[in-house]
Amino acid sequence: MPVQNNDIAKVLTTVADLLEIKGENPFRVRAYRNAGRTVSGLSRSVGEMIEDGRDLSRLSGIGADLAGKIREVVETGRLTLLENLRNEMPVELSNLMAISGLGATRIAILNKELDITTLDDLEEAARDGRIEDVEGFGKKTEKKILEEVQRLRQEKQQRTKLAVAEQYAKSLVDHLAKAEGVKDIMVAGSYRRRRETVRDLDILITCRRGSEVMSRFVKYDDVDEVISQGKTKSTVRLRSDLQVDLRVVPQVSYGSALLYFTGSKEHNIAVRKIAIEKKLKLNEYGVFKDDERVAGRTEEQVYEKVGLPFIDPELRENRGEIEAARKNELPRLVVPQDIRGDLHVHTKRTDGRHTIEELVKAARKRRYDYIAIADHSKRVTVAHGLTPRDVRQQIEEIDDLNGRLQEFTVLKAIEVDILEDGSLDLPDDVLKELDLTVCSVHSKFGLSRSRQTDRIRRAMENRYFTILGHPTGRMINEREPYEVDMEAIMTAAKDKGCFLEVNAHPDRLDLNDAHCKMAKDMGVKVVLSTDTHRVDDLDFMRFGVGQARRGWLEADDVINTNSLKELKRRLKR
DNA sequence: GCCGTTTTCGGCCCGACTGTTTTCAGTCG
Repeated sequence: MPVQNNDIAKVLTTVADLLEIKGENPFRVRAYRNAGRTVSGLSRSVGEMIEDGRDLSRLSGIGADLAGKIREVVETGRLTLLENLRNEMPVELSNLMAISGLGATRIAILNKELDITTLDDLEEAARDGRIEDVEGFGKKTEKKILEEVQRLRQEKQQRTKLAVAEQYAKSLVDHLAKAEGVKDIMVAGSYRRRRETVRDLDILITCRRGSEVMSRFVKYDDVDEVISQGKTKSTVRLRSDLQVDLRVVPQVSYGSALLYFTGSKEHNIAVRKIAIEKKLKLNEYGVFKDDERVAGRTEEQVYEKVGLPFIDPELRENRGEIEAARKNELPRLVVPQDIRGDLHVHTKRTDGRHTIEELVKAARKRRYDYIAIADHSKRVTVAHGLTPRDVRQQIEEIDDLNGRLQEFTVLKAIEVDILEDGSLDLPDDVLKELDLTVCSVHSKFGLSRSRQTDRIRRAMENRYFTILGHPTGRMINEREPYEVDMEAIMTAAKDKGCFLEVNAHPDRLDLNDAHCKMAKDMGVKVVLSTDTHRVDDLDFMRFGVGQARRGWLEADDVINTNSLKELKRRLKR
C-alpha cells in the first residue's frame, strides 16, 4: 500500500504539534507545519515524484532536511523523528490541538499538571472541575473546553461546501447591509478565493463612525453563540455551526483589509515579506513607510506599492502566483461571460426534471449559444439510462428541434458509462451519430490504481470518446476520489485528443483546482459543465469557473468558451 | 527548519480579543 500525500502530511503535522507542545523553536515547528500543508496541496503523489527522481527540496519551504524526512516516510512508512518523540511524550497530545482555545502551551501545562493526554482525560478533568484550579485557567476556560470536546466528538467541525456557505453569506450580508452607515461590505476569506469548501465566513465592512453594524451582527436571528465581540472584530457561530467573523475597518484601510482577510495566510506572508524588502510595513490597515500610510484604500494600490500587479483572489494560495506576478506572467483567468454553452445536461428522459425545450429556454436566458444533451446510458438503470433505441429517438427529437431553433443549437450527446473493462456502454454505431460523448465512471470505484487508470485509458482509445466526465468521481465531504494516476490519464487525453470535464456541480467540483493546474501545465484542454438535472442547476457554472480560475485556467484552456463552429472543429478526433 | 536583488547567519507577518491577570500570555486568523 503506497503512502499517500495525506498520510505524509499527517506525519509532518503531528511532528509539528509535538515539537510545539514540547516547546521547541517555533520556526522549526512552522517549517514542519508548512511542509505538511505543502504536501497535502500537491496534485501529484509524492511517492511518484520520488520515483521520477524529482528533487523535493525544490518545493518552496522544503529543504534538504525535510525532503529527506519525507522520503523516509514514503520509503519506510515511518519517521524516526516521530518514533523518538513518541518515546518522549504521548502522541495523543497532538489530537488535543483540534480543541479550539487550546494551543500547545496550555496542552503542555494540562499534561504536566493534570496528566491529561487524551480527549477522554480532558473531558473528565473538565467535568470534575479540576481544570479551573490550574494556574492560568479559570471557570470560563473549563466550560469552553468541555463544549469544544463535545463539538469535536459530534464531528461538526467539517468544512462547509461553498454553495451552502453562499446561502448563509447572502442572507447575512443582506441583514448587515441594512445597518445604518454601512459603506462597503464584502465576504472575504476562502469564500472570495472560491475554495470548494470553507471553514468559516469572513465578512469585511467599512462604515461610518458609530454605526450599529456590530451589534446588529451579534443579534442576527441565526446566531447560536457569540464567541467574541469587540469594537472592530466579532465572531459568532450560526445554528448551522458555521462560524462567521466580522471585521470593521475605516475606508482608508478597505483595500489592505480586504487583501488581509481574503488570504490565503501563505499569500499574505509572502506579500508582507516583499513589503519588508522594500522597507515598507504591510498590515490590515495599510502599507506604511515610516509610520505614514502610503496605500490602503484599494487592493490594487496595495499591490502596486509593493511592486506587484493585482492578483486575482483565486490565485492567492502562494502556489507560484507571486513569482508570476513579479515576472508579469499572471494568467488572464477565464470569466463567466466567456462561457458560450454547457456540454453536460440531463433531461427528464433519464434522471433530469425538464424537457429539452425547457432547458433550451433556460440556456438562452443565460445567453448561451449551445447546450449538449447528455443523458445517462443504459447501465445506469436507477436513472433509466438510454438504450440504443432511446438514443436514436432522442437524436431525431433534437434534429427536429434544431430545425426550428434560430441562433441556438442543441448538441447531441450522451453521458456514457465506462465499463469495468474500459469499453463504453453503447455500441460505436450509436455513438458515431452524436456530436460528442461525456464518458464517465459510475461503478467499480474500488479498483486498484493501475486497473482504474488502465480502464479509463482503454476507454479513451475509442474514437468516439470526447470528454472524461467528473474524472475522479469524488463527492465533496461524502466520497473520496477513486484511485487513479491522473498524470497518466492526462497524458492519454492529450495523446488521443480527449478533454477532461471540470464538473461544476458544487458537490463534485471535479477536476479540483490542483488538477486544473496540472491540465494547464500538461496542455490538456478542459470543459466546464454543470451536470444539470434541473434548469436552475445551469447556474452552477459559477462554481466551475471559480475552480478553473483557482487552477490558473484562461478562456483558451476551456473549450466551451468557443463559438459553436470552433467547438465543433475541436471536438473532431 | 528554511532561506537569500544588502545576507550562508540571523532573521522568520502582524494585530484583535479573551481570560486571567493587575500588565499580559495565549490563541486565532
